[in-house]
Amino acid sequence: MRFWMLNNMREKIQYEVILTSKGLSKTKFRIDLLRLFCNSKKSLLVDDIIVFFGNMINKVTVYRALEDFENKGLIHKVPDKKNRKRFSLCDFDECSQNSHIHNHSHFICDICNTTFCIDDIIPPTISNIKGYHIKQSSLILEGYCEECNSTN
Amino acid sequence: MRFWMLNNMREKIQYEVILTSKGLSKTKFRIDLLRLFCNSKKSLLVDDIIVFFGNMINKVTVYRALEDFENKGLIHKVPDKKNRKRFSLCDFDECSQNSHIHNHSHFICDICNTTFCIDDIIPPTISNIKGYHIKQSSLILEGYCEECNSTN
DNA sequence: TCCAAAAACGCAACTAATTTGCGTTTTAAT
DNA sequence: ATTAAAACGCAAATTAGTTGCGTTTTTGGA
Repeated sequence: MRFWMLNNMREKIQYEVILTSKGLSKTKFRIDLLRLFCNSKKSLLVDDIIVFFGNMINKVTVYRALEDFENKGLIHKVPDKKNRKRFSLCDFDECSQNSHIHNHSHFICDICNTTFCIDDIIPPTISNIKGYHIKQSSLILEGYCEECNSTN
Repeated sequence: MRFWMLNNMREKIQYEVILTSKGLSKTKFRIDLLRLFCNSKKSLLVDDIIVFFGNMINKVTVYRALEDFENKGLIHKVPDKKNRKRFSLCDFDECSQNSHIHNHSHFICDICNTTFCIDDIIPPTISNIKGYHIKQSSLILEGYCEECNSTN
């Protein structure tokens, strides 16, 4: 279950509890950042976040918060068309400090360049081949997202 | 069939013919760059190329040659651990100007960070789901490559 | 509630990677 | 041989991300 589902279900979300449970400080910015992630089904670029908070927050603070969130298993890096840093929320239970397990695929839209997590599609498990030791596989899909598909 | 296979088969390769057939000029540097790609089974970083050619060539020239090679369907971008530009040769017949078709997977080594093309593994075709229009899928494998596997 | 330690923050400066502008040289095509 | 197009080199600019350090906020125990 993803964090944003809690939100969708109109449960009273305790962002602060989540931060504490992951060992992260409850500063105003970090609470707002977590809320932003929870309210967005799209992955977020560093720049999306900087734009959202405007001059309220320094970009260095954004980079450091994202680094901490990622290290503590709250968010994960997703592929980006232009190789920039881009993140989505992790699954609620599956990730923790130093342990990221992602059993979903990523979809990149050719039009808006956004990356989405696709929970329904599980990447195939590939057995080891010709001397390579394969530890993990990930599937990246490309095309037109729901929004761009319908407005074009 | 990949270009480097021609090489392996000890056929007399006409790099110049290949460049011409793709609509690229046959300058000394571009011939040498194509030869470098043909002789390498690993993908190449911009920096690998800059180091290889030393002070013989300007980095801007490298970036521009790679851009042209990619646009003309001679090489393709492969994923890189640190989000840097990294390229491999395309399949001989399948790619051309504005049309890249890649039916192989990519393997990233956790130790040496190199990316390899894995011809044997074809990414699954995913049917369209929930409003998304999926045009392409790519599979990224991670683990230890042959070389790192055997020396550790 | 008070206090010290740890974590987060802001600012400025820095680094790495890539891009742009422009004048010069090389290549292609006739 | 001529000329247009493409490639090249250099310098400067841009973009994305990082580092150092002094200040502020948060945390956790007395």
